[in-house]
Amino acid sequence: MSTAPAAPRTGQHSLFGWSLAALLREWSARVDAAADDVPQGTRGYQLLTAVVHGNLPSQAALASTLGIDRTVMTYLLDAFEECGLVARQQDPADRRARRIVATDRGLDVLAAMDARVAAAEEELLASLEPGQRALLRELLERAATGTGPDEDPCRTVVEATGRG
Amino acid sequence: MSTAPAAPRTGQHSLFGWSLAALLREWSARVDAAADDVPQGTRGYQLLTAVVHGNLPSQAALASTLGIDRTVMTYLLDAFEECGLVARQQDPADRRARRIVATDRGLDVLAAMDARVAAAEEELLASLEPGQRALLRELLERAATGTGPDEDPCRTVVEATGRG
DNA sequence: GACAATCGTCTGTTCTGCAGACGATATTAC
DNA sequence: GTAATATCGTCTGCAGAACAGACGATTGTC
Repeated sequence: MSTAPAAPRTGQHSLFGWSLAALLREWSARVDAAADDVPQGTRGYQLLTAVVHGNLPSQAALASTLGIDRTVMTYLLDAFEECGLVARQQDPADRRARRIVATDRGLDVLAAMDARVAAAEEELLASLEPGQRALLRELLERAATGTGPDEDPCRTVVEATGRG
Repeated sequence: MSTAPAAPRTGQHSLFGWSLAALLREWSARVDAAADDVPQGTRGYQLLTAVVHGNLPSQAALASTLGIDRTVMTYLLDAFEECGLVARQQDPADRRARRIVATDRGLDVLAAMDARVAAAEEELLASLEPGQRALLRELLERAATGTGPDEDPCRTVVEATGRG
């Protein structure tokens, strides 16, 4: 990281929280720089990603997934709809709920951003070897989703290290 | 995670940013619950940790390490000083700068919180095996600090997996 | 049909972070 | 030695965002 400040390293205490925060900060800054076509920068990118790949049935589910308030989700989606990136559809099964779908333009914008973000992520993790990057991604994902290792017995983590 | 929302999983796109954010959110919530003795919850815990273990010469360095503004650092430290957790000392070498030191009480509070936080972290990472937790910590730390793998040749990551 | 609960929206309040300016100090150039 | 510039920490004012709460619409339950 170019602007990496000094890590608070002394003795052997846990840097887990600090690492998480610092890494997210840096990731967020890079994604912000790559998210010109979308409102709200990093948050917008995450929202669009969740809309496209999340298969979430309502705004509330979307908000819960992204960890933001429902009232925030309202005007966030207002901005996205105004930009022609997503559309609100009435859920026929539950007419209270709105199902959020991406427009064609939204899909295009996300695809373009995904490429830039992927490059930024590789750059962000430049201090790790490629196999370690994949390993970090998998461990993070597993920890975040709470997926136990035995729930996916076909793949073991260490097999994916890609290290000789 | 008990309150884990659905992860936006479809196809094979990167969940890196989402995992990072979700994990930090959950970590932050748990630390908040364990940080009753300190102002500002998670932020306060991170600040106190940086003060004790960081060996940082000034408020500006502290702020940069934690990714917050200098003006915020001012009233954050005001609150900490008022609680008797830290003290501002004039740096004799540069009388503009203030060196932040923890009081005895600050050290005690941090020690007590560290224990609770460590337990919370283990609980947070319950879906990973112990060796994988250590591996995740190391990879995160390495990615966040930008420390290349060759800068620490005595340890290889995979040795630390602790997995048979 | 009455009741409670949920979804999305709107309103008002509160809070936080940031830009900008300021005194104090350090550093550099002359 | 003096002037000019930069940095550190602090203070002020403002803009922006999040949150609580209430509301109509709709659903499920009894």
